[in-house]
Amino acid sequence: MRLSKEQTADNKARVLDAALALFAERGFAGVAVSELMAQAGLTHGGFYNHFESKAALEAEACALAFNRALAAIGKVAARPAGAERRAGLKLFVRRYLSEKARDAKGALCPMVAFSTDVMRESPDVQSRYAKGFAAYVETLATAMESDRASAMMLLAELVGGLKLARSLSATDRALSDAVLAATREEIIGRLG
Amino acid sequence: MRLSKEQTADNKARVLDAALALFAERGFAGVAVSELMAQAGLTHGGFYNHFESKAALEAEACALAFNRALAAIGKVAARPAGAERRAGLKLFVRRYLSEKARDAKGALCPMVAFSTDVMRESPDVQSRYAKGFAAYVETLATAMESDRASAMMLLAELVGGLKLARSLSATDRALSDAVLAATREEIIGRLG
DNA sequence: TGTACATCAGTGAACGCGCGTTCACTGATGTAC
DNA sequence: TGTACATCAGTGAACGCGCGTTCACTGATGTAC
Repeated sequence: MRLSKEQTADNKARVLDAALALFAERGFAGVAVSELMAQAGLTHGGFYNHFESKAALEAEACALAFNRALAAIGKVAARPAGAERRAGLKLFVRRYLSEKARDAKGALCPMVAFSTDVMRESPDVQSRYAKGFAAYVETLATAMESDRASAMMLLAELVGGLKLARSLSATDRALSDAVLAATREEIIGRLG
Repeated sequence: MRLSKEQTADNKARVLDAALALFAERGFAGVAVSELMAQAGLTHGGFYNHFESKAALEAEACALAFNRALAAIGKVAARPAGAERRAGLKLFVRRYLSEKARDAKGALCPMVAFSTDVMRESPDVQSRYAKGFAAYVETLATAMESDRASAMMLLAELVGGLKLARSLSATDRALSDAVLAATREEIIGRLG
């Protein structure tokens, strides 16, 4: 049963959304095409009407994650320099290292979601990841009103803190909270 | 053909060693029992003479990774307090964020190797991971002659820096080097 | 505008494949005498 | 110490299962007239 163009585009978008959330939660290899299509309310056979392969979907999902993340930090970077931008950055850090972000099933940040998986992916996905990373660092440096090295350092702290907190959250809540608080307070304190 | 007890123990140790290296490189799910047995010079059928299941091996590999990591940081913590211990810590950081560590196929640090995978594992593996993490933070705090919060912060920086550098190493060498250098120099500088 | 037909998104059975696990078998080791 | 037998680590075929992917089919949509 052929669908309208709008319906088709909407279906593809729902598949991509579901894929991003599930990939971020369980990794590329941990999600079956049939499961991800079911999540979007479809059956697995139609998958190849939208994507050439599962690998192609992985590349699109990675690109989508970076687009969203860049939009978020881009808003901070677009604020007027000085106190206002600095306040935006502090709010960004507080949200990034929040309990809510840690407990979110699919991680928003593409570096947290895909830094491990990307090493096992095709050159195409790896290349998109590297380009997205470079753009992210650049924008973060603007948001910080600092240089690339400082942005890389902050990013390492954010990614490391969130990843460690997430890895502990199911078993040792208190320890996970402590990691989150320690990194967040240290960074916020340094930002003044 | 029955083997001597020494031969049997040696075979199991080789399987465990191969498992740790392969798991760290490609994740638990990314390594087949048959491949890991082949790496140890055996065939897949004999696997269950040594381990109850693949999940049981994963738990043992995780424990082994923490034992080795704790031994490494423990040596630093055991140094005489003051300048000598501080020098040991700086050397530790330099090695942790070195090009050699980044390019190593299997990551030495269990947090870098397993922080993503552990979230998808059994409660048994997760519990061992959390206990190992807590012990590691404690020892790192001793090595730093500081408190747990500072140790958590440093660990987040180390893990984040190495993980980001590794995720970029195959595609954008220069960017990967820059992340490594930025985090390493910043941390070393702060340690005085 | 109305009609006839080509298009194509969605369906679900089927495929080949690799996985974790089991099992009958082999034969050198360890043990009981 | 020497002999007879039970033990058990290693082998490789086989299993059931879930995966990514393919395909014949369906039927509403889009299009040509």
